[in-house]
Amino acid sequence: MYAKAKNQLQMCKLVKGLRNAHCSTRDCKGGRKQMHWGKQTSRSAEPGWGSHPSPASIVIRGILSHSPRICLCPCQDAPTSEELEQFAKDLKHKRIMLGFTQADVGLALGTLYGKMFSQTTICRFEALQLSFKNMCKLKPLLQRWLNEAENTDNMQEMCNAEQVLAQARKRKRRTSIETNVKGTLESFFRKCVKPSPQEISQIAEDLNLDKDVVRVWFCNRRQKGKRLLLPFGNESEGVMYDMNQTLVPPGLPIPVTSQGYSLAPSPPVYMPPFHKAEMFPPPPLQPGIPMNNSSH
DNA sequence: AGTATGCAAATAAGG
DNA sequence: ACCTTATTTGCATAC
Repeated sequence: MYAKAKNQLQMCKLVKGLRNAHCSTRDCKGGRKQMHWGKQTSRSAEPGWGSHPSPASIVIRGILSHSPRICLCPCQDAPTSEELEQFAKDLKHKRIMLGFTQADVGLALGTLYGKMFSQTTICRFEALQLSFKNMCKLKPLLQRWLNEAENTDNMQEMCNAEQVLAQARKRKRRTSIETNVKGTLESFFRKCVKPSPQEISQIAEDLNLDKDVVRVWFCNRRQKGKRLLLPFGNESEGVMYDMNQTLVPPGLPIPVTSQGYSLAPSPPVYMPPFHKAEMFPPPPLQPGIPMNNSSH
């Protein structure tokens, strides 16, 4: 419900911290309209781009309408943001003209490159909602698709050969962990944010999940914990979250209740709303939906 | 029925 | 082999 507002907030913070990377190339008579995505927000200034995608970079584009251009170093063959914008526009236009959907394109990339993408990714590309770096990476692929699509008759096939494409999937299918299973993981997390490999194995077994899925879940959960803790400033003293141990509000002997509920005055970490039943020990739970069977 | 978006799973890269 | 941080990518679902 507050998602939007939260994002806005993040954006504001991000924008505040943006560094304008002025380009000295002739190409940059800074002037034109929009900016580039990739702006730095913290570390990892990317070679050449000085761009560092962040969740926020996604929106930057709509915010920094006044910012100077960040140019890609002329010595590189990377596209400028204007070129990307134009290409994205062309892609969308031509795609529609040719009668293909975003999903079609994603699938076709699988046949063309052995690496397919979801409708979501294509959608974001067209909407310039990917990091600058990511846009640059995908552009050549889409460029090629476009060429093929415009000059080929069998593109239809390329877009439909799902079977073949299944093998074009390099990235592991995203596991969809059921809500109640997530609740159980959360309760484990409250007790211990960094379980040992053995414990992870145990949890995985209990929940009938892949060990790696559980391991990654904990990694991401810790990351989320930190992320949500910072925004509200470290100024917000009080309850601290000990990422190395368990939830331990300083001085407070009430980390969690028997059910795993935190009794801390204000949640130090983001804790999604729980619904009683979810808080109890790992009963026979369904594993995460194995939306992965289609490995064919 | 195609597209847009929130949240988070998966991955990359450097310890 | 696994962690952290940053980032990419997609499922689920709203539009």
